[in-house]
Amino acid sequence: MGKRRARARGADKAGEASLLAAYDPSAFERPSLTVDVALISVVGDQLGTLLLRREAHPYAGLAALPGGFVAMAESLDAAAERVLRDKAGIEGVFLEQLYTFGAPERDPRTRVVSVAYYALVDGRAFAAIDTGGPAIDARLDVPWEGETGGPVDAIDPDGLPLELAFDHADILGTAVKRIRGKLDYTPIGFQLLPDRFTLRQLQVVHEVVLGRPLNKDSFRRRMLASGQLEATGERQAEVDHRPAALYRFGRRSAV
Amino acid sequence: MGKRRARARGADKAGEASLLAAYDPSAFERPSLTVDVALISVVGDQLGTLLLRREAHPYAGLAALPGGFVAMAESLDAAAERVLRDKAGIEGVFLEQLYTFGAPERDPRTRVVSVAYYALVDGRAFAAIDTGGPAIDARLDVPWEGETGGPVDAIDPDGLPLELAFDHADILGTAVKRIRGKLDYTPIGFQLLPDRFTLRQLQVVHEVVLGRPLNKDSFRRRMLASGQLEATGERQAEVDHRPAALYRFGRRSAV
DNA sequence: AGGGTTCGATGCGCTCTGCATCTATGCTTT
DNA sequence: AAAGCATAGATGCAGAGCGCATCGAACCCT
Repeated sequence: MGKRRARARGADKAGEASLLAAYDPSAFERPSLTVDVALISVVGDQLGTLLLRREAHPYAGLAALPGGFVAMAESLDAAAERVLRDKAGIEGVFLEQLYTFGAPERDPRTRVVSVAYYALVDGRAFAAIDTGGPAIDARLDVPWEGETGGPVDAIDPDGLPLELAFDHADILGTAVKRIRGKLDYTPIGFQLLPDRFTLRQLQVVHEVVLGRPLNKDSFRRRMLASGQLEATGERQAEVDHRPAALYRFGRRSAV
Repeated sequence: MGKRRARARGADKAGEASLLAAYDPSAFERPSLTVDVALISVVGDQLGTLLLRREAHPYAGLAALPGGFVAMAESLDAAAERVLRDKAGIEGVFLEQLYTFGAPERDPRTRVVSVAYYALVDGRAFAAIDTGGPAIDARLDVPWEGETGGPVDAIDPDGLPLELAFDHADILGTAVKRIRGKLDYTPIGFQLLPDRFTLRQLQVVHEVVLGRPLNKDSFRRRMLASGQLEATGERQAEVDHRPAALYRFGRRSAV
């Protein structure tokens, strides 16, 4: 099957090579390349995300993920970091490539391929983001269970649904699906909490991300047995019940 | 933190929007966009992959993944399918986006961002690929355990090491890591086998992918309990021992 | 006919999870 | 000051899944 096929197309390959050798930036039309960042947080018992109100067409007035063009001498990771810094004022948080969205008609103006990233911040840092400008402190509603996947709904602080520009509802959905999948076997949950936290707070984070309640005892056992938690010796203060022990994320992996 | 930052950068955003509104394809330098496909198979007790001997510079003479430029009106998935069809003569196989590689210096000629895909084919279809032209029927040696990650080594049919062009050793390593991770909770293993197969063959595929031996009995129990296997009623023929039952991958998910 | 090899089933002990119970410790109320 | 209340945190137990060992079954070869 396919015999001689590669040989028959050999001309294509040589053609590509020579074309690149005589490289001319304006010789070929090529897609625009952007990065979009899905900034995810856990606020109370809901997922939070940062959206920007679009001022220009297309999709003027709709909500969109922070994004921007990739510069010629800039790595994709660096572009995502820059977008997060310039448009959300956030630095030094967990940031990882998610998926690349490249449907030909995803941007009505021209061909735009977007490398999507997702970032994780704890609730306090998320609440500190300035929402005076175009930034919207949104909540996410995930209309599917488990790791089914699909677009998610965004809701503004008043509980009203937000319409999302481009395929950004799909990007956010992909981010939620990815985080759900990685939660069990990577230390991703700690990124959504401050330095010190209680086991209960860690459980709430897991429950919000997964969208389902977890058994308290087995969750405690599993986390303590994982060797990722470091007891600080401190306890909660100013709570109207027995204070819980505060833990820290211990980088030492289980040996 | 970051207060007024988004507002202060508002000019950037408006600038981008107006630039795009007055879109001119040659106005801005932008990266080239390609797809590269890591075609993975299980051949005997090793991982197999398809590489092409490069004829042109850079890296002339070295081995590289099949790849090509993304056309303006073509989705990323379609580009990967086209590359697989034109350069390997393969169609209709499992194909999924892997990761996007965009380090500024990954191609010495100019900025090239590559959306990597991985494809899975069964051993028979892999062996049927024509290797008369630039195609090399290579084996993979994974120098790390579990899902540590990192580049992998390619070996030619004579057992000699192959030097890989660009960052293609990293792409192949990322593919192996991804497949290892997905093997346990997705029906990915069946893509590496023909329509009918024995439980033993399925186990060998899992062992080769994971790079470690598996317990025979618990593997059998787990697979049979998963509800993904459909007994064909047929048995192996022409083997010098008790023939094993042949199964088929049953799409009906466990209810 | 007998040996060799692999298939495929069964039984046992260990671990992990879910569920229930019980005690501990802070704040608040009477 | 004593009692009440809410949550933290430990312990016990049943069921499921996994690793390991044993044993019979079925085919080919000599």
